[in-house]
Amino acid sequence: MPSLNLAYSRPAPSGEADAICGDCEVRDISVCQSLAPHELQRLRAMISTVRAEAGRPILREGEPAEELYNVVAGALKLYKLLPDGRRQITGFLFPGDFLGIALNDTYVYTAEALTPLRLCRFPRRRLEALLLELPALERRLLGEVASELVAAQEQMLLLGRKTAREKIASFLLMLARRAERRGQPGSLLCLPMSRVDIADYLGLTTETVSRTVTQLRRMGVIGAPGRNDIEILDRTTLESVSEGG
Amino acid sequence: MPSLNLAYSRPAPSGEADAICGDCEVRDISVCQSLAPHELQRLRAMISTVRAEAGRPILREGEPAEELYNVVAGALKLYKLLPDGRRQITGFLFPGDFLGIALNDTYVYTAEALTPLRLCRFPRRRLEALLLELPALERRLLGEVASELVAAQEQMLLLGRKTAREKIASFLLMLARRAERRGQPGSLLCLPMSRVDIADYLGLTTETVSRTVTQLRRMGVIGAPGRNDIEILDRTTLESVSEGG
DNA sequence: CGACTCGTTGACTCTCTTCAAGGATAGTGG
DNA sequence: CCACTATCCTTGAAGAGAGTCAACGAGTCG
Repeated sequence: MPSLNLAYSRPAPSGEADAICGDCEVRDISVCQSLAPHELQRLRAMISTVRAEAGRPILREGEPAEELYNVVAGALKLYKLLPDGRRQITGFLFPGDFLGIALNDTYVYTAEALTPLRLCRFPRRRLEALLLELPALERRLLGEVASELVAAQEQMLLLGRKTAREKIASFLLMLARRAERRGQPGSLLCLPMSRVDIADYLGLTTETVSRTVTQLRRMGVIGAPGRNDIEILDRTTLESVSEGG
Repeated sequence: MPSLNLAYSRPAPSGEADAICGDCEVRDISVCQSLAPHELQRLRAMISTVRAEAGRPILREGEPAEELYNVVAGALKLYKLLPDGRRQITGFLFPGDFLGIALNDTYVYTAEALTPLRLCRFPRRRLEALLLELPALERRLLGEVASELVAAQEQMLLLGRKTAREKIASFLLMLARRAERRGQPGSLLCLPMSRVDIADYLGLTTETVSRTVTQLRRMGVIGAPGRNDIEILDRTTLESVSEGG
């Protein structure tokens, strides 16, 4: 396994600090959104930007949780493993999402880059200390965790009770909604994850994912312009399919 | 469907207020634990105690979220439904657990009493206002949501990747651990939920639950003294079974 | 160009579900 | 007190949806 030495830049000491957040692409959709300018300054002082190439693990299940991250660019997958290697992907992260949020002593999942990545890194201890002073940030973080919990419960419904077809439909709609929330078109999706990843997210096998996508394509509900591209042709039907209609 | 009119008592205006929390059985394991006496007083002022009989819904998916609860005695199930009636139970609550924690405008799941229930109720708006003044409480709440999230991710692994036998074993161990955390013996479990509930929690059918419990009983790993009682005879093996060993 | 990875498709298998019936338990009312 | 009923749990047999195994095709990279 590759080690965790990431390329990164230390926080700039002086005027350059402005540059760190000043042109941040995700400031308006991330936790930073909740902060007033002088508060953001406090946060700036502790961050460093991190880059990682696709396939690189950012943090690992079981390791001490010493850093938290904000996704600036790229995509990640989070997963848990069973002793025999079976894997469950518990989530995908996109720009604006927060990583490492579980306030435990150790990470409870592994996070791995799906694409080249830019992250904004916070030392956990310093961030926790800052939370005591910035209630707005803590509130925002609470909201962030709460909405992750809501998503997790929705995913339980999917994993426990939906058929393969319903799972795929729900998955595509989830990606579409999130793309739209980031200001991207929801009808033409560019999937950063492999079929194996999709299967491990939906509790299926790659073969079943493949067959089901083909099914939906033949139904005319979606199109597949490229290998990892999905076009949603009939969103209403897709939504109906996702709930068993 | 039964309505939501619960029997309850308004907060006592004077010295009786002490009685509300003074003899609280779950104060040491609930969110209240984080508060100093004078802070607890603030919280007391807004609570009312609520009772409900088994089978009664406490809150419903889609309804406006106006109250939060702390479980004092009894057990609940939380669930989500698909349009065609398929159901996924997303969790069970026991004394000390917090209910309604997702800070959305509407509840995202239905909560229903499994046994006669005693709850401690907080008006959501007043609680949120109090959070601004009591950072310790907000921190504790954040920890609560975060650990629910961790549990939810563990459940995703179970639902997506475990076999029926592994699911049942994991389920019994989860109940045992939670009983122990409440100071009860973990080796002799009294299940407050039906086989249907267990099935809907584990993504199985009642028949499969039944058959699998019988299997484990024949293996000598568990015993079943009564209809809803499970005795864990060989915890080591059960733990090994729960991870596919 | 060849090796490799990844995705697709087909044939067969298996775990879990579905359908069906029987048994245990508790509550009810005569 | 005991039949009666309703509900829940268990067990069996048959069936289906997804998994497994295997082969093939399409890109990709050295």
